[in-house]
Amino acid sequence: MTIKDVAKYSGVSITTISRVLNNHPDVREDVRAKVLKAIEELHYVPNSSARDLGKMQTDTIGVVVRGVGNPFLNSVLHAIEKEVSRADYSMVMHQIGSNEDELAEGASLVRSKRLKGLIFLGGRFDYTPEQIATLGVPFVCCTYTNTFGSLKKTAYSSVYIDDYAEAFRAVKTLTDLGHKKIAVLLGTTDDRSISELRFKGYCDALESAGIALDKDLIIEAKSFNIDDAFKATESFLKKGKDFTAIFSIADAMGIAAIKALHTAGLNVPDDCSLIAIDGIQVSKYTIPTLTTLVQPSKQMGTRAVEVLLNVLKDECGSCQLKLETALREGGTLAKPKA
Amino acid sequence: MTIKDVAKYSGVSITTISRVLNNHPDVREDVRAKVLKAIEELHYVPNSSARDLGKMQTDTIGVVVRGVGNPFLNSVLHAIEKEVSRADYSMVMHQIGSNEDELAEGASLVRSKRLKGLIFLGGRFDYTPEQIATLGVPFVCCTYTNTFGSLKKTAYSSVYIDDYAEAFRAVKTLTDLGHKKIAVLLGTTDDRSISELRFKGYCDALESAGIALDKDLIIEAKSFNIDDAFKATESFLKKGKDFTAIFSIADAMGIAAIKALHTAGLNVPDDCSLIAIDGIQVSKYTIPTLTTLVQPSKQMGTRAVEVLLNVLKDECGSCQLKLETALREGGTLAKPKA
DNA sequence: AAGAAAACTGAAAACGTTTTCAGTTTTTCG
DNA sequence: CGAAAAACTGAAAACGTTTTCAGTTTTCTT
Repeated sequence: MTIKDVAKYSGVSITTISRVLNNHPDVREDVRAKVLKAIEELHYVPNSSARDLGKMQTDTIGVVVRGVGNPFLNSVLHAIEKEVSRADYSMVMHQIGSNEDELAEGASLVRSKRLKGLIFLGGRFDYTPEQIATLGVPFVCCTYTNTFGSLKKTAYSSVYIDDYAEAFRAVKTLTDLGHKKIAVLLGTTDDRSISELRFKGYCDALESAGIALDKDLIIEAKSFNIDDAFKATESFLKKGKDFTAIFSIADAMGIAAIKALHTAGLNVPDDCSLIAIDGIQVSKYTIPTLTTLVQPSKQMGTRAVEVLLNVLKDECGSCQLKLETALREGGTLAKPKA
Repeated sequence: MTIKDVAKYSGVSITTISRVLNNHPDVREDVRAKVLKAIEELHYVPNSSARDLGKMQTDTIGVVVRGVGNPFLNSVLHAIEKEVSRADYSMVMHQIGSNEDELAEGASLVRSKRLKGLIFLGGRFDYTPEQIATLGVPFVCCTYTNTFGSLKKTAYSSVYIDDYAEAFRAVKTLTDLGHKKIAVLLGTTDDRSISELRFKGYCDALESAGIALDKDLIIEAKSFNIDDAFKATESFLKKGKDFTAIFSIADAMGIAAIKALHTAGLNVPDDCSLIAIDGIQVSKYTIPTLTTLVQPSKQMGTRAVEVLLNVLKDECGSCQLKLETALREGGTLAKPKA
């Protein structure tokens, strides 16, 4: 069942079929209708390989995602997929581990799959313009802000929240309540992680509240894994440090922290307040409900695709799109005990 | 930079280049080396569209997934992707809603993307052999058992758990503890859902324990959505029915149920025991920890791909692979109050 | 009503591979 | 050494589209 069959069936040339398929304007309405009918009746579906070859491009975009385990990223990923297929594009996803080089992985993906564009999802993206130039296709960084990156002044597209500012806001919520001894639950702390950005927000929020940074209150999970977060919190609690609140870098880790606190016999929020960033679905159902800054995950994915497609269409510049979180008040916040 | 350039550069025909690229045996070693060198020096990467068109197939397999919101399915999906790319294949995922026809969607995906094979993930798969024949490519059903399907005797590949038996086992755990008034929290209840299978296991487990089915104890969330599960449980509780345990069709829904019980002032497990099926990561961190039958999600994905690739290679029959769950004891189980 | 412009259409040439098949070497073996 | 077999090679025809460009209609203008 090829375009030829449709042409024969509907009595026009294959060129016309192709035009109908591609929404070219110069096809008479009755002809278009006739062709559409033929396509429908024959259940014709264009061969995308042939189409790509003819067009010399693939209508495929790649998503390089670091940390697929994270429910938040999953949500973004699915939004991306939806939007991509809505635009009649295809998506290929490529998972990478925390030590892999996303740019290199992306570049090889682009070459082998002839991708039109790329989305980098999760994790930071600090490369020099020279390194970026090797990619050869437009790309969008999703879930990443380059505030501290070496690319500060370089134009490249991104859809992100201001990790630094949002972390600042989260911690300020705690200091405003009167908390002074605020622990922070971190994920991976290498350069490739957004943990660092949120940590910076934490530090500055403390400072602006006149609180000195206490290194003993830094809980390092060394990964974004929920199990590691639990273990890290558990061993932190064993140390018996004095604290009244925890800022968790991510919802999933915060959930683990609640459990660890509870297991240790501490009450949330009476003994320890908790705030996180992400807003994954399940965090609405923890006990107590997690108070968190909700990232617009769906929007993030959708917008990332929109931005990328725009860049592809116009062949023009870039676009930085900052999204805002929304505070979802749960039950994990309270004033510190006297 | 095409195959022609490589041919010219290395002084052989494009046919030979193609043969080298595809590891055909009949190329002399020195020629092969020369070609490989040319490819290397020119940084030639084959155009996959052209290759696919020539081959009339794409090394791509499709995954039709119903219910992407479900964390369990996500886990399987990522395992699938990993295994697929390990085998140098590509994966395209296609999300469908609960009312869409997976076979039809799959078929159109196969035609438009010229897929080599398909994996159906999540949801049931009950089609007649005639309907299946329209697909035209081998496929594997993942996370689905055809025990009650119209395909009972038809050979097609699947990697699954026995939903019926596992549900039976879960409910039996409750009856063994002495529970008699056991509610069930269901997802979508149409034919397309596995809810029905697990529900059947629930019914039969009750029966074999000599307990009559009480329709008032059926909580219908009408979807697998966690929010819906919460609402459904909440309104069930408002009715004031007498019960001592809940069997939740899925972990995520069980988490919502715990929350609803807690909100209503009921203690888990003292006032109500709870058991679920799935074993998603976060359910280890509910309070109390969810007791659940853990499905081997990673294995499920990996095996589904293995099975599919085997079928593709051998062009031969099919393979049913039943996996087992493992009971993870949490803290949501107790004997019913006297 | 004629001529020009606009709107539409189709034949044929790409696009970059794979594959077939006929041909040419090289090897083997009596 | 010569013939048959095996091993290798390349020209040319697919594969199913898109695109170009030269036509052919239709519509407009006077």
